[in-house]
Amino acid sequence: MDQRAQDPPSEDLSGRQREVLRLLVQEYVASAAPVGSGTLLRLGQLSVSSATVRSELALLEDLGYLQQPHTSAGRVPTIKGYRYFIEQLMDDVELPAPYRTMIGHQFHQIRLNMDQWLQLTAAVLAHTTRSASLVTAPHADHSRLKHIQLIATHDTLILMVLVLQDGSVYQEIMAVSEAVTQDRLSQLTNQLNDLFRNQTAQEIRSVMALELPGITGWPLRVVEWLAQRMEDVDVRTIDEIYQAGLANVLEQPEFEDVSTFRRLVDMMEQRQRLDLVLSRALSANGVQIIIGGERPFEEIYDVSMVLSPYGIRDKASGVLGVVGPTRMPYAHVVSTVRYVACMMDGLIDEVYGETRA
Amino acid sequence: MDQRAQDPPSEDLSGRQREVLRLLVQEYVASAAPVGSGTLLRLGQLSVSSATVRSELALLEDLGYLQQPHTSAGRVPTIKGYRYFIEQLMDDVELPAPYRTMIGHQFHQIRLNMDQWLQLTAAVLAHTTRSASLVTAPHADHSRLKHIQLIATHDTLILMVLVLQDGSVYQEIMAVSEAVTQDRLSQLTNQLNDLFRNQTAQEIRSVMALELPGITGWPLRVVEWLAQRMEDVDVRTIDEIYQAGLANVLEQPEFEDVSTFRRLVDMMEQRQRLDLVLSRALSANGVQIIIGGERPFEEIYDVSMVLSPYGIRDKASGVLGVVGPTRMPYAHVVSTVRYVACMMDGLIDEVYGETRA
DNA sequence: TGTTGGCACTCTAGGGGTGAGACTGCTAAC
DNA sequence: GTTAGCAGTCTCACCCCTAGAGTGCCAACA
Repeated sequence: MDQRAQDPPSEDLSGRQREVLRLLVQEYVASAAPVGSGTLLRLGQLSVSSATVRSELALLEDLGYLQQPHTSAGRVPTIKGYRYFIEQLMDDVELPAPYRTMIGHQFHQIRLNMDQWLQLTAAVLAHTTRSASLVTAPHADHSRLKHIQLIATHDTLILMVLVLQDGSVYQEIMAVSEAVTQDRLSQLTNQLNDLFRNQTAQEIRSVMALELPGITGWPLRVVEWLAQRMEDVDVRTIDEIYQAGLANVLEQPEFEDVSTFRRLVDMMEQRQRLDLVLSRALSANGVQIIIGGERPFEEIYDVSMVLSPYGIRDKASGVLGVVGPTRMPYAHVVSTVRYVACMMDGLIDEVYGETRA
Repeated sequence: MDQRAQDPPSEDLSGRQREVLRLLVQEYVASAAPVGSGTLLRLGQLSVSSATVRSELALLEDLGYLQQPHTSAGRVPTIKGYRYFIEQLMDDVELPAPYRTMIGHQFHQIRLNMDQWLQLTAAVLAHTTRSASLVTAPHADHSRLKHIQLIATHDTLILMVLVLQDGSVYQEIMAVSEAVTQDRLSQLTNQLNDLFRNQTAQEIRSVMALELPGITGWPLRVVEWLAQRMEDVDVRTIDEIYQAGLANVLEQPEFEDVSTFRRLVDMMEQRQRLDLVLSRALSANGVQIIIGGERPFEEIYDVSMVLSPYGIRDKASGVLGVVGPTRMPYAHVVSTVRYVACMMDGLIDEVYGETRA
């Protein structure tokens, strides 16, 4: 059933075949036009005739790495071709120094505010890769309560502010049946902090199951609410998504046709599938590439994503990445994503590294 | 210099001219194709011949309300034509009941969480108008501190959480030169809350100018930081913008051409100009319509915005609205925006209405 | 003076035809 | 196994042309 299990012989391409495929993908990415034998020869890296190249191309097409838009056109990589290129042929270079310094420079200009960091990260990714980008906020797997604060808003409305160990802050308003004073709320706040500090939703639940000292009536409802909210946070592994650079992607010729772009926008706006992919990337190791047409995006065959987790696994981690045309300069994008993820790792480590007891 | 000052006679259109203009705009909005005399007659509301209609059209064109894409095409409204239509001809109806109940239904399904409300509002606006939408978070003009909380993150890092009277929450991390304990921070937290509760940035500054009791060294830097942050909040009247429904807009025929859509995306991504327009709308009364090509969006001639402030002026107010093609059903969009703004007014009033002392 | 039918004119969108160009696959020779 | 040569295929850009929609003008009419 699995694609990879089915064609094991796909690996044994000759050196020249690999070279032809590599050149073709590179040239296609650069030119956005189908590549023929003549164009490949003109690149000057092959020391055979065009006829030989043609037979290699025909073979690569038979094997499923290439396809022809029509008989008299050059070849274009298939999904399988891109996969092979990415996994076997791409020179996995470090991001060139000029980019690194530019990114580093931008990151050091800003104050320590997570919101702005994430926005900046999205902007930097988008700008460096000339694509669209997305970044999710860092998140713990099982969040621990760092601080709860209850504030009187109105007679019968309470604002609850939760600060979790991963640095995320949640606020929510709750209505209670009787008027409450700020004094009473401050008192309850202290109690709750003493009781539940550093605990997970589960632990809070188990303390609740036992007797709660002196907490009954609406205060008990507040505790229930707290536990509920923390469970919500745990369930929604992906919360807010920062994005940038949609306009960049419109520069690419494949998006001349609006319907292609529509698919990309759909992909960014349909949170269900996006969340699925992002949460997979979250638990992956290193950079993950989802080529258009693969995985849950079967019908979005011309848009690819390059994603990487960042942060400290289970403690404060998120996903960042790039969304662009399948015909994208993967080597550059991958190295950019990797580098930015690494920057974020450093940042997160600095802030949440060894959390104090 | 001012456009309006230059053509005062533009007002005196005859009843029939107004009717022709009204019909033409409505028909053009519905059909997206230039409207000719024949089409107008076929609508059945005019009891004159096509020749008469033609001469009226020629006149309206001379006056600048209409234009022809080319000689043998029908007419299309100009910016001036749309303006006149919106201000004089549009029947300003209430949003039809089915829409109202649908929107009301959606608003009552969700718990009291501002973040989700705003996201929902954007989604509802986008869905009801089949356009793109944007919503800014409610904000006070001069925010007052409701609660500050300092939390030890790392030895030398402090997480500051600010809760302001308008319900917004800000978090930021600060590095200090020496290690600090949570106990010391809690103590400082209490001091700061006692000192500055319900104060504006300005008031905090003036207290700072006087002597601060027992606050020196890094704690003093924390206070400085607090004041700074609150000033930042005041300056940035528009902070986060929630948006939805970009994909809707791609359905419209004018966006077949990518460059048109690009302009819209640019408009949404270029925060400077967008913020300018939004902050103007924030201090306006009622629904504001910015027609493509007007105001700061001179070159974006085919995209319009319908904006409305919501909330309680100076206390907790924001802007919401719709972005779509200039050829949009203004009556429907305006009534939707107005209705949703009204819903939000209710919500905000419920939560921040009569803030307690 | 305002309205109308008639008419010549204009311009676009779309269909069909055509030729240049790019690329292929095949084959026979090296 | 490689190559040159060649016939074949298909697209794209271009042009031509027509149908159709719509106009402006004018003379006649109320």
